[in-house]
Amino acid sequence: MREEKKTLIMDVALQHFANEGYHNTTINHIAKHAGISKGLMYNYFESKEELLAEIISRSMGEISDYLDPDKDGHLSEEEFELFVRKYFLLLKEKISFWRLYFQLLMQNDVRDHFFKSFLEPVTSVESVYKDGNNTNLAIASRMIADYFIRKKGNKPSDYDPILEMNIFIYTIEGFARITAFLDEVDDNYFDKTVNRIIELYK
Amino acid sequence: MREEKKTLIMDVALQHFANEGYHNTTINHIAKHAGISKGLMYNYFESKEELLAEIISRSMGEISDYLDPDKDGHLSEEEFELFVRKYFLLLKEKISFWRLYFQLLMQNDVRDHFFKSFLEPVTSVESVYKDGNNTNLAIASRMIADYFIRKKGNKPSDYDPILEMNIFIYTIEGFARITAFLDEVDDNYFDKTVNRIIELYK
Amino acid sequence: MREEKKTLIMDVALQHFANEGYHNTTINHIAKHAGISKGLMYNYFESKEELLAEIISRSMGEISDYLDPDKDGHLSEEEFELFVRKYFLLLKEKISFWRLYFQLLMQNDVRDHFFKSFLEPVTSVESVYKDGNNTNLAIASRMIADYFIRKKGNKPSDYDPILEMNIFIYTIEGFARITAFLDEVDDNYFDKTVNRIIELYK
Amino acid sequence: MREEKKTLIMDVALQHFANEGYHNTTINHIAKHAGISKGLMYNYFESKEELLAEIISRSMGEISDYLDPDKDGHLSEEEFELFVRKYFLLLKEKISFWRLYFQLLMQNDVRDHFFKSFLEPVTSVESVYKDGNNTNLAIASRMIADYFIRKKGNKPSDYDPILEMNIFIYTIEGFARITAFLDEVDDNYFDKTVNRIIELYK
DNA sequence: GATGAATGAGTATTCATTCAT
DNA sequence: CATGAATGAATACTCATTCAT
Repeated sequence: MREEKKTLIMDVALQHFANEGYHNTTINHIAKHAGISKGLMYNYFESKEELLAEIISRSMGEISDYLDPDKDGHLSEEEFELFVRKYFLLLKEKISFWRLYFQLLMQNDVRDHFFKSFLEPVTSVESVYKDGNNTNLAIASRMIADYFIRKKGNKPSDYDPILEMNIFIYTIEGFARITAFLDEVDDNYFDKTVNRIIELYK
Repeated sequence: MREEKKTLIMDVALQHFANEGYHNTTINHIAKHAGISKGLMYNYFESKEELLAEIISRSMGEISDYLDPDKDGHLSEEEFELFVRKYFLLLKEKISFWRLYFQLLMQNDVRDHFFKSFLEPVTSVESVYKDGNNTNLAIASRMIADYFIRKKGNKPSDYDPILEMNIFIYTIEGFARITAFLDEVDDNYFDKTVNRIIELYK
Repeated sequence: MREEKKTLIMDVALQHFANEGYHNTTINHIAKHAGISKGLMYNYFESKEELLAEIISRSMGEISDYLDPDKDGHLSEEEFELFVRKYFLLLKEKISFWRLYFQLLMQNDVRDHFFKSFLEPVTSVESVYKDGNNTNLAIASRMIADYFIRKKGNKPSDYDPILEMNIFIYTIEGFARITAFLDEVDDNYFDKTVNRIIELYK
Repeated sequence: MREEKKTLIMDVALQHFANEGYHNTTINHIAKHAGISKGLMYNYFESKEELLAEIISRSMGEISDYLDPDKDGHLSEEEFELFVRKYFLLLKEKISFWRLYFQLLMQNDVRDHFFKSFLEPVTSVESVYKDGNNTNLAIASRMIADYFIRKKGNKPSDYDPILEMNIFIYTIEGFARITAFLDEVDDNYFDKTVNRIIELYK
């Protein structure tokens, strides 16, 4: 029951953080919309910042689990397509979180303090395989990088898999960011775009 | 002289808005770093919000002038390449502004109140040519859309210029956003990326 | 309990507004004298202006209820005397409010924004009976005007009831204003004055 | 020339003090409307408060000179009537000052610091003739009081000249205050009122 | 668990006054 | 004389957080 209440609060808070921004959303506002008292909030969460941290942590966990459930980090061509489809499915299903995610990503004080982008450009083939970045989030990047590197076999010798992968990431993150802040999403156009992106980078 | 002081304040404010965020940057902070008193700020700018508005307006004006000086809105293949190169040159030269720009773009209350994105996906061929969106900023989108539509001649019949253009925009905006928040930019990698993007969409 | 606290704050604020003036009284000052924190003030009143508005509204309501409880607006000779006595009783019992009232009455920006004088000269017999000014406050003026107009029967034909009433109003308002700003009121002299004014205008 | 400039500034300041209030009128505002710089203001007046003090002092002097030029303090019946007519003439001619005067009169910190009302109720026959209140302003009160006391000869023995004089003062001050804050004055009504007041108290 | 009254540090903004030019 | 850039103390208001009940 305690967990249910926490979940309710986090859901309400996420909506408001995403739509009005973290700074513009007061604890009072959240409490009122969640139907509880301000004081009770502090029974569940130590501070506004911790509330945010838990929202992020929960959502990132869910996303991570969904995108790479077994965490083996290896993608076949079909799995790559599936990964991209899942990525965009998440975008539509958790659009509030994405909105918040992109907002926070642009704040120096929040970024790194709370999370890393879970899909990032990489700087070199070596950086993909070196140890240390074994966090769940980095894995998404690594899986994709690994896929692009293995694909190099079929390509002309001047094909740079790192560059290709990064441009792929710019594209899907660009699409994700712009879509997350749309007032409403046209399903038809959305699907067409996803298909075309897969076609371009498969 | 008065203009110089205004420029100084705006420059300092932009740095801090970009790095610490608009809300996290106090007037006090800006004044101190600009070497002036809090009160003087209000001699130059009516409010913190107006300071922000002037920063945006100045930068958007500069960008708009630079990207499309004659505003004729027609791009040959060479001009398209030039446009993309200029876009990314601006990204590197005005990186603080881009950082601020992306932050503000994700805030419902600020977006539209202050500006439109100057490069946006379009929804249809018709929307590109209909009147009404004659603002400077829309022109960047229209120019690019026009280029992609005209390019259709060389392409197979299932080629969708609107879709292609939008994916191009997702790519460059994605690259721009991620680059804007990098601690430092690797020139080599940056140029390679720009060249590859041009190659992909020329 | 909440109402009690509000009342306490309003009482303290009224004292200070009346004695030091609205502009010279800081929220800090009021809070300190009411024994509460600045922040709590804003739990009860949205702004300093709203605090003032509530003080005025409360006092005007009480005065209005007391002076004309059944609002039938008709005065016999005895009732006229009673009205005047009540008016001056209120003056003594709510002297702080009267002090504030007269201060605010002389400020263009406040007058009308907050209230009308509840006893005003009238411009003509017709203006007394025309519709539209049915507010509680106008009623005090109308009652009195009506009384003077009816009294005309006993008087010589050049008796102008409007003029007479207005001079009556100048007299009691003049007495009220001067009395309100006295450091202390001499009861004996006060009563003698009231009796004489009644004698003159009955 | 210096005096002319001072006069200009004081005239402009009086207008604004009277209409917008002392606190709501900024030095900047006055300077702008007087067509001079803020700094120059301080060449003529040491402070905003001193500017106010000089305005008051000038106007009170003029009024005092006009009402009682030879300061002998003795009024015949005709002189009494003349006094009242002059009092109301001043009201119309210097309406801005009267507006300011009444505003300031209700502020504890300003009243006494700057001036005494120049026409006040008196407390007893003795207080009229005792030494000490020989200021110009008190003289107006004393002249009037003296007139009412001498008039007692013609009246029944229960006639209280002090009371009568005070009610006279309440009446003319009440009329003056209300008239000063009228948007425009109806000359006809104004004259009728003056005549009637004279008739009542002559 | 649950409330909401209470706190106070922090923030944008104003404005009389000063002073270098 | 004259300017207006510059100052900073003062003020209304916000909001995360605490705590008595």
